[in-house]
Amino acid sequence: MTGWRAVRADLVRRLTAREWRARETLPPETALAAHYGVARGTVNRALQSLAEDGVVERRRRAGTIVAARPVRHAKLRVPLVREMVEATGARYGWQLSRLSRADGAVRVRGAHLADGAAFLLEDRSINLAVVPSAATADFARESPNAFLVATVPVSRGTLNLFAGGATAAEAATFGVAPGTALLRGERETFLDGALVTRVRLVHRPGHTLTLEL
Amino acid sequence: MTGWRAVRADLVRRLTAREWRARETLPPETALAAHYGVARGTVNRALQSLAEDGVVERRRRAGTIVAARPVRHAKLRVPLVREMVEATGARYGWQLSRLSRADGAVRVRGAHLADGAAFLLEDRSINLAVVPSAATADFARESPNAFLVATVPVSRGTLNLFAGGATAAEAATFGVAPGTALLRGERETFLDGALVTRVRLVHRPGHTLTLEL
DNA sequence: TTGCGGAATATGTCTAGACATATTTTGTCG
DNA sequence: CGACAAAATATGTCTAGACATATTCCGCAA
Repeated sequence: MTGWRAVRADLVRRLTAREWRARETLPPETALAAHYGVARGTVNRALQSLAEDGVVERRRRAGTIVAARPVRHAKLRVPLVREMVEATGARYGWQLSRLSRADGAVRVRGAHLADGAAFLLEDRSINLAVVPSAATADFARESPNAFLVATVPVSRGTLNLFAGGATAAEAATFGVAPGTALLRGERETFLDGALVTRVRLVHRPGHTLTLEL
Repeated sequence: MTGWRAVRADLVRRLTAREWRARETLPPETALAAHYGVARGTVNRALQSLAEDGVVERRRRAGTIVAARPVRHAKLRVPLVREMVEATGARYGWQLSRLSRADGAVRVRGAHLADGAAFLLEDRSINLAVVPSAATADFARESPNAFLVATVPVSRGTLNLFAGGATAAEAATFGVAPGTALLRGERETFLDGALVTRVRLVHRPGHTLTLEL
C-alpha cells in the first residue's frame, strides 16, 4: 500500500520508535519523497496531517520538528444531547419550563429528558441581533439546540466545565439531596465575533461526559 | 486574495447566508472550480478543510452536503496541567505521594501543585508492557505526565469527565468540607490498541476546565 | 415490478513542475 | 565585530492532467 496515509503511518511508526527526539528536525520533504518513492506533494500531505494532530511542528525554511508537547490540540468528538440520551437506550424529550425576553435576547429555560426524567437542565439566552428568527421559534416543540443547529450552520466557541453542588430546585428536579455534586457547563458560541448564544448546563447526578481524542 | 483559504472563506460566507440548507448538496468541485477560477485541487482542499471541521459531509459520487449536525466532531485544544497552573500566574510543582507496582504496571499517586497548594490530584497506572522505561523513571522529580509525553510521542484515548463529592482524604487535602463537589476525570491513553496509561484526576474545588472549539 | 449489470459521476489521491513565502545562512562592507 | 544585503533552503500552495474508487442512475431482462 502506498499513498499519503501509508507515508503518515510509517512516519508515526518511526516517531514512536524514537528515531527522532522532541525538538529534533525530520528530513526535508524532498528527502522523504525520494525515500518513499512518492511525489513531494504526497509527503507534504502526510506531514500536514501530522502537524494538524500536533505531532510535529512545521516552519518554512526551518523544517519539520517533533512537537515538544504532543497532544496540545487534539480533535475531539463532542456528543450531542440527543445522542447522549439515545446512547443509553432511553427516549429523548425536551420540556420547556420558562421563556422570556430581555436586553435583545431570548431566554429559554428547560430540560432535556431521558424517558421523561430530567437528563440535562438548560438555561440559554439567544442574541436576537444575530438570530432574529429566535423571536418567533416554537421552543415548546423544538429544543433551542435543534433550532440553532438548523439556523447557524458554522460557529466557534468555548465550553467551560466545572462541578457544583445541587441547589434546592435542582435537587428537587433530580430527586437527590441538596449539595449533591453535579457536572455543570457553560458554553458560549460566536459567529464572526458576535455572541450567538450562551447556555448554562446542569447534568443529572452521576452523568459522565465522554470525549474521544 | 485567492487560494484555498479564500475559497473556504467564501463557502463559509455562503453557508452562513444559508445559500444551501442542511442535507442539501453543494455544487460539484468542477463547478466550484470554474466559478472561482481555480483548479479543482484548490476547491478540494477547501472542501476537505470544511469536512474536517464537520461543516459539510462528503461522499464519492453523492457529492458534498451541508452537515446535519455541525459541531459533531470539533477541534478542541486540551490544556496541559502545567499550562493551566501557570495561566493563573502560579508556580507549577509536582509532589509524589505513593509509588507502587502491581500486575505489570506502575502506579503513581501524587499532586500537581500551584504555588505549593494542591491543584490536581492524580492516581495513575502505567502499563510496563508498553512503556518498560516507566519502571526506572524518577517520578519524584518528574511528573508522570511529563515522562509520558517525552516517551510516547503519539497516542489516542478517551477522557471521561464527571462530578463527585470530596472524600474525607480529598477534603483534608484541599481544605474543604467532605462532600464538596469536585470535577473529576478519568483518562485512558492507547498506543496501537494497547492501554498505555489510565489516570484518575481530581481537580481542586471550583476549578473550571476550559475547552476551545 | 424487481433484480442486476453497466454507464455515469463526484470525490480521493497522485504526479511533476512551478512559483510564493518565510527564514536562516552566508558573505560583504564598514 | 556588527550591520545589512544577498543567496540558499524548506515549506506553502497552485495547476493540469490522470487514474482510482465509491455510489448512484438507468436500462434491460426475467
